[in-house]
Amino acid sequence: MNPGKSSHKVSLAKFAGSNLHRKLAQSIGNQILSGVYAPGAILPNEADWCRIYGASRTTVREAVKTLTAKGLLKSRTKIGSRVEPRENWNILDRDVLAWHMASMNPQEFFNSVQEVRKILEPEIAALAAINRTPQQLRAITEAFEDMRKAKAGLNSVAPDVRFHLALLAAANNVFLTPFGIMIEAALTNMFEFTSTNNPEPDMFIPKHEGILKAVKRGNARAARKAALSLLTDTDHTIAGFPAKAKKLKKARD
Amino acid sequence: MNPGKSSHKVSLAKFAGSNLHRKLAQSIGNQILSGVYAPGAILPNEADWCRIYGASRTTVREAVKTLTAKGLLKSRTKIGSRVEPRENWNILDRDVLAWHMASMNPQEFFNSVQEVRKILEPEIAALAAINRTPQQLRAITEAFEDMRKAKAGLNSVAPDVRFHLALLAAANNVFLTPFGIMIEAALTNMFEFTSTNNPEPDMFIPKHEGILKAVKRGNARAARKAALSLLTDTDHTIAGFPAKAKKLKKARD
DNA sequence: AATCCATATTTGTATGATAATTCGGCCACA
DNA sequence: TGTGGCCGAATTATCATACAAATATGGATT
Repeated sequence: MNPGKSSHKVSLAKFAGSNLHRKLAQSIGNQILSGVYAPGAILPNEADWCRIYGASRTTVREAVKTLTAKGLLKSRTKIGSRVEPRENWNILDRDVLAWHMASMNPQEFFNSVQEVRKILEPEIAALAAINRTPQQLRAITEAFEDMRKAKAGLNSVAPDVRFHLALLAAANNVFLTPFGIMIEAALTNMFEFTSTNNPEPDMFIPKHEGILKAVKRGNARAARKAALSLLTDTDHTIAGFPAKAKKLKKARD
Repeated sequence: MNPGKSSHKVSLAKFAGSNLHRKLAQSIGNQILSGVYAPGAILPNEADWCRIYGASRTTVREAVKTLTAKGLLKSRTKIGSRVEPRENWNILDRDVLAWHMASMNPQEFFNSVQEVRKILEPEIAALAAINRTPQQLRAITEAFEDMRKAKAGLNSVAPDVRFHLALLAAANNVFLTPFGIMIEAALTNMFEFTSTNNPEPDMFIPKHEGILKAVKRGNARAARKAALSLLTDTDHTIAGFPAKAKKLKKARD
């Protein structure tokens, strides 16, 4: 613990289970995403962070480098570190997305996600129908089978995620893959109420099967339609949402 | 320069003009994106990098943290740093995209980009028509005016980029903003031949104007159609491409 | 053959020192 | 009065060294 002077130390208990520099990055990242430090603001300097967290400068700098690499910060000599404008944030980075979700209204989150999903997933399904390799088709099929075995319930979330990610991979376009993280986050967190709140749980499996079949026989149009249909169902599920929203809101640092 | 033993030092001249740790990150990043180190491969350890680049461990570690934050690496004690699977790479990160382009076939790059643009940009235009604020509309308009003033030619690239980015911002969906980087890269690099190779340069301005007008009067359907039309033009422009492709291919490390 | 343990390797963290950059004010000069 | 350059201070950038922590690996033990 390098620089002198005392200061309020901040608890990092919330981010336990990883390296110290990673905990710092998480803590600072959360603060940026939650608006404690707005775009354009100058952050405390390295010595300050050392005091705040009781960590060495080496560690602090590694945390700052991590955030810089994610587009949240930019450091300049004699100035310090300044928060970058939102357009530069790598929101589809796994960490950044998690920090974002922790301080965002879940309703807004799902609205934004569904908006994008309805744009992309039908086209992803269409591309998958055309571009899929046999191996990729097998991955999609296996995920679907696992989903069917699990029926509805907590166990069906993982295969569901795998299904959508396998579909995404089968589209075979690098610039679409970053969305996997968003889809994963959405499906995982959505479960809390889809399971209890789904007005038509019986349609869950058949709708997925519709996509699978279309992709299998290479029918892009049908795949697109099936994917959109599933998403429309999801929209309806989310409709009865606000009551449970609060539970998803995680604490900040 | 910390650890002992001599080794082949690597030139970083190519990445001049920035911090040392940034140069290292660029050099290593390029090597990963170009396949020198494939997913799953173990990289040289920190001491090795120190010897290779003649830098201190502190600096090497900051470079590694940068790459880790972009999803290219993961470090574990006693193991070293392993290249992550491609799905985890933040391809829409500005740096990662640049490294990717440096080692990718430009033809493939434009194909992939256009595929995604044709999915997203029409919907972005449609959303912008609905969600734009007056301020955002002004930004789009100003970019368009600058584009018109510049006519075709090198000077029209910057306003063209601004136009598309302003449109993107006006869609008002956080999860779409990461594509700004891709659009920017595509438009910027595409210019080398659109200017000389555009079969219908006269349509360039009117097509953009079509989008602007539709967005201005809040007509989502028209905006979607206009955006798609522009992209179809771009496709045709790219068609006469391969002859000049080589020029875009940048050297690797 | 299976289990446990010591050891070596590699990353993780701390400390202190020096270099490089550059903002902002001061001063000389026109 | 303005303008340009110089200087000092604040902050990040880099280096060197030391020790801590984690863990894969092989060898000892049962």
